[in-house]
Amino acid sequence: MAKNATKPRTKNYGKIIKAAQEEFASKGLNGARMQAIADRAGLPKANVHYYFKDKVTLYTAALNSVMETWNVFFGSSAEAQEPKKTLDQFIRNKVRLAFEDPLASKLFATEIIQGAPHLSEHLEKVMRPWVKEKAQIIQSWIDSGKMPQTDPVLLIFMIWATTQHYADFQAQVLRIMGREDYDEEMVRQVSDFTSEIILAGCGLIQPNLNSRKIS
Amino acid sequence: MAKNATKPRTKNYGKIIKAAQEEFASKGLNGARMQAIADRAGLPKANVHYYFKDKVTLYTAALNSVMETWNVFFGSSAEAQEPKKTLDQFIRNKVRLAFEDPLASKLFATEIIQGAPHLSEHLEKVMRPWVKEKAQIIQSWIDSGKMPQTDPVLLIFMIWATTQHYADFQAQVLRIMGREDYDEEMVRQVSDFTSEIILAGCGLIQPNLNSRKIS
DNA sequence: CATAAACCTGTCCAAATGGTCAAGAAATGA
DNA sequence: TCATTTCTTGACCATTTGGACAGGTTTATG
Repeated sequence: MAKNATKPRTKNYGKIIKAAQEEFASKGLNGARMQAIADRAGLPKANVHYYFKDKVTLYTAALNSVMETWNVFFGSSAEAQEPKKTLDQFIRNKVRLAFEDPLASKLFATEIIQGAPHLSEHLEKVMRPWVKEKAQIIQSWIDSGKMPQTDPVLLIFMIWATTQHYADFQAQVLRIMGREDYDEEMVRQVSDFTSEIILAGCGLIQPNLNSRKIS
Repeated sequence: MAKNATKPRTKNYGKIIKAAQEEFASKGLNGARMQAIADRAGLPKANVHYYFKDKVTLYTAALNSVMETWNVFFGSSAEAQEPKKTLDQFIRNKVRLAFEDPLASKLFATEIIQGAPHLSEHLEKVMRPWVKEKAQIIQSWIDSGKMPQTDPVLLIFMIWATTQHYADFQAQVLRIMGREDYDEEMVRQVSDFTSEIILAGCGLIQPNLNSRKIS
């Protein structure tokens, strides 16, 4: 048998990464405790060190596992698409990701706030080209008259900021709205609101077609 | 002499708070080191403990000093104003704050990401009422036909998210834009862009009156 | 079944860390 | 001037933390 999914390696590796994401997301690299990660994973600390030789290695692994599911969206064939549909899809995907996997966003945010010391290469080699590419697509829409003049890069930042806010600032959002948890209804409302304001802001739709009050 | 501004107390107190903000902003409560704070302040560690009995006390003090300059804007007489001017001013003020004092925003963000354990009372007693009050003002604009239907609370979240993004994600923004630092020109561009998209998104202005490319 | 490889974990340790304390230096005030 | 309060700091300590390691168990393999 070539590979077995229930091999200890595979099983524990995943458990540890998940535990590490939780711990690092809320405490950062320095604040996180190896013992706390081991506890979350339900393993003795020494076992964690068997798979990851030290804290930084584990941190990097947790970070990388998050970066994989980061910008899957905004499909590469977007150039052929029309801006309205593409941006709307992108926004809705990012909102859903923020609500469904806030941990990933929090871990990323913590790293960036601290100055991105372990992600500088990823920013340079992956994210910067990604933004450049998508900005060019947006620019091509503008040039071909499919959408009014706007700064593509700032537009991408705005979409990132607005959507990730619901993941990173979850505690604040819930407190202020007097809620206990997020639910599917709220995903819909935030998606509708965000998509509508931004698309209308870009002049791609008329404002206020189907807004709804939420509280 | 009743009080002397150059008294050691006054002078060192400030130095320590500032150093603490820097350290806590990037490391969080657990990750921050008292020694590092002392070094930043240029004082021996024992001296820091003379003014603040322990780490949590200092953290709380640093956090409070940040919260004071938080939502000064959106002046209380806003009801009398028109929505366009009021929101525009609010957005511009928040953008300027993000660019000029990113540390404050980062400290706040770190605390919220970690679940706001030391700010839950402030969220409940100060920020929730603040949002409620401002949301009511926005709602009154909507009711009186001064602006189209929108969700006021989500609108406030969007403004917070978009503006604070430039403080919290400074490292990412700079990397992706290939810049070394922020400058006054960028404050203007981000202010213009953000204000324009959001106001147009709300139907308060026509999209794209004076956009500019930035890169 | 035997050998080897992969995996597990209790125990230990050096370094780092938050915090104390006592002895002294500066400022203050009568 | 002298006493009292405020401030400063080197030295120290108890605890926590990341991590090493040796001896063990389980699993794969021929």
